[in-house]
Amino acid sequence: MLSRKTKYALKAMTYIARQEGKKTVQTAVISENENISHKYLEAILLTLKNLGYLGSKKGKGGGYYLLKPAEEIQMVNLLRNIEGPIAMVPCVSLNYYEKCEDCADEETCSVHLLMIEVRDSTLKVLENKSLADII
Amino acid sequence: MLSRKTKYALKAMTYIARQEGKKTVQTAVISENENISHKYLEAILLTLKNLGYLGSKKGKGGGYYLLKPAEEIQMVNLLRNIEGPIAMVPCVSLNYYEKCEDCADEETCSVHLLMIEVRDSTLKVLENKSLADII
DNA sequence: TTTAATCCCTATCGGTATAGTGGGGTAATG
DNA sequence: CATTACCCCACTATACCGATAGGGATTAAA
Repeated sequence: MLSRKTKYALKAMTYIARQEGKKTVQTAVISENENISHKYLEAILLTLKNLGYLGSKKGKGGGYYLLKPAEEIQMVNLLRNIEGPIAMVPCVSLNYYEKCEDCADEETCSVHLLMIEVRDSTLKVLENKSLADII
Repeated sequence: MLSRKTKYALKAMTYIARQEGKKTVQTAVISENENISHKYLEAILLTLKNLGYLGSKKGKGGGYYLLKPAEEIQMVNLLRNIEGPIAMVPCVSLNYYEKCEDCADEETCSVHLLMIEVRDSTLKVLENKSLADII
């Protein structure tokens, strides 16, 4: 299950991406239109900024904007950066690998092998999706 | 991410499935071989029993055993029963559906549509796997 | 018939993460 | 210079997770 934070982040990103005409989008506007707690959203947009996805402008008329065109923002990376691993168990994660304490040999662990299959099928979907594709 | 509970449950099920010769498998044996906290495992096996996957025999020489042949135990159902939804957001779950509080219209929600694709690709893998397939 | 093995049930607990709130800055624009 | 809006820190309430403890019920075997 995705955390609410991740879901909010995705919704905010798509919202901003849709406002191509405007230079910036205000947090208050996003929070209102997407029904997200304002303060909570601020924190999320801040992390998106620190991750390099968004730029911001302070002062009157300020707000957030995409740093890269939506076509170049891959959903896989976005999800990984906010939520963490795509895989269902750490021992099959490509980017957040952790060895299981319990199982001695990964190659013979039936759970391990099954979860690799699941991971790969998920990746196949997410790797071919950009932010532009989903708006 | 799968909870540890689910992972333990899967490992226990596969362990029991592999012991075709024996009539019953003891919790202590599973806990030792799979490195799972004994008391915690007891609780898990109990829920697997209540879910209808396992039968049990009390007393000396007792233990757990599969109620159905491994070929007839689908991984999708097992996962759903223990972990819950396969989907990444409740609003695309087939078996545990919940409406989002925030988004007004699911059909136009970009997150919704993306997560349907992810769900379907995961289901495609899990629906064609039985317990027998992964041991 | 006693004893030991084994499942079964209830309660509890510390840790951690999540979702959200509050207050107060600080920087830039008009 | 005042307003707007981003930025940062601390705090809290809730919930779940993994695990532990202690005992009770049942059965097979000695």
